[in-house]
Amino acid sequence: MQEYIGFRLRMAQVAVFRNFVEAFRPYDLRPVHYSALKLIALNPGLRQQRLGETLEIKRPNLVLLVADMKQRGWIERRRSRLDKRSYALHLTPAGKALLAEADAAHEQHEKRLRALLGRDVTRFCLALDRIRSELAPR
Amino acid sequence: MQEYIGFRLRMAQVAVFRNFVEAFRPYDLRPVHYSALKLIALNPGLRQQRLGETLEIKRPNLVLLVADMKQRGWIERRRSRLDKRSYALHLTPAGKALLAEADAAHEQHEKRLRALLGRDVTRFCLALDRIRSELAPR
DNA sequence: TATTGTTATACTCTATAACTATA
DNA sequence: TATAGTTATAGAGTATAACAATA
Repeated sequence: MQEYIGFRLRMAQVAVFRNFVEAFRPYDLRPVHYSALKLIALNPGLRQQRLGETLEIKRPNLVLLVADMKQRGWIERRRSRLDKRSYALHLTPAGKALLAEADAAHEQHEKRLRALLGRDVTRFCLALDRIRSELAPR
Repeated sequence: MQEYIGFRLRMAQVAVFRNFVEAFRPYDLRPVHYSALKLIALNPGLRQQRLGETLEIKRPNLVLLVADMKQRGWIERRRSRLDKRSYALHLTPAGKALLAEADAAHEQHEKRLRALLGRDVTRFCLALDRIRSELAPR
């Protein structure tokens, strides 16, 4: 199978993903938590609906993720006064502190990848983006 | 997130994998079926144990996959006479015919990827292999 | 009537423990 | 005692339908 592009892409991605998971283990943080914290940090007051769309997580499953992050003290849910059906999501100070640590771990991870790729890094990323944009349905 | 190598790698891989799944849909074949058929074709008489190690599927889960492929008439299980605990796996004529069709679909898929990458293809694959070998635990 | 978040539920994948039959 | 395959089962992750509150 080693000769196939798709297979090699998958093997590389699995290796990177495992490394990524490993980098977050000390913080008891999974990749989905990191993405969610990052999105909320960049968009304070984000609604669950919008978070779910971005992360491609169905609403019922998001309920559990958000409840988990709230229970851990990373996020706050505030009833929106404009639309009382929805909640606005915000990071707590603890959530912000955790995200700062996770960002540092993530940066180390990315640094290792960049070092591995050397001067190919730009061309490599452009190729990845070309694959994504050509093959993705939208 | 668009700026991160790991994220872009994941997005590209997800796009390719979806395309791959789509290419096999007409044959009611999932990627794991294809890998298993291919491995058995290349190693006639393969034992489940060995198949599981290669595909990184735990033995109990492999039982279901093998039973499914047998039930569909793609493979045969023959009791080994040397070691009566184990089964030797072989493709049936139907399995071989299906694999031939799947190989053609896979080749189309790979062709599309090669076309997308153009003259970067070799360098791109070497970068993927470098990532894998440096980050993979073994 | 439609939308936000929720509950209940089901299906797939994956993981472990314990069993059987052979070695 | 160890190994190949099996069974039962449990845990993630992900999917749909239907509900309450609100728009």
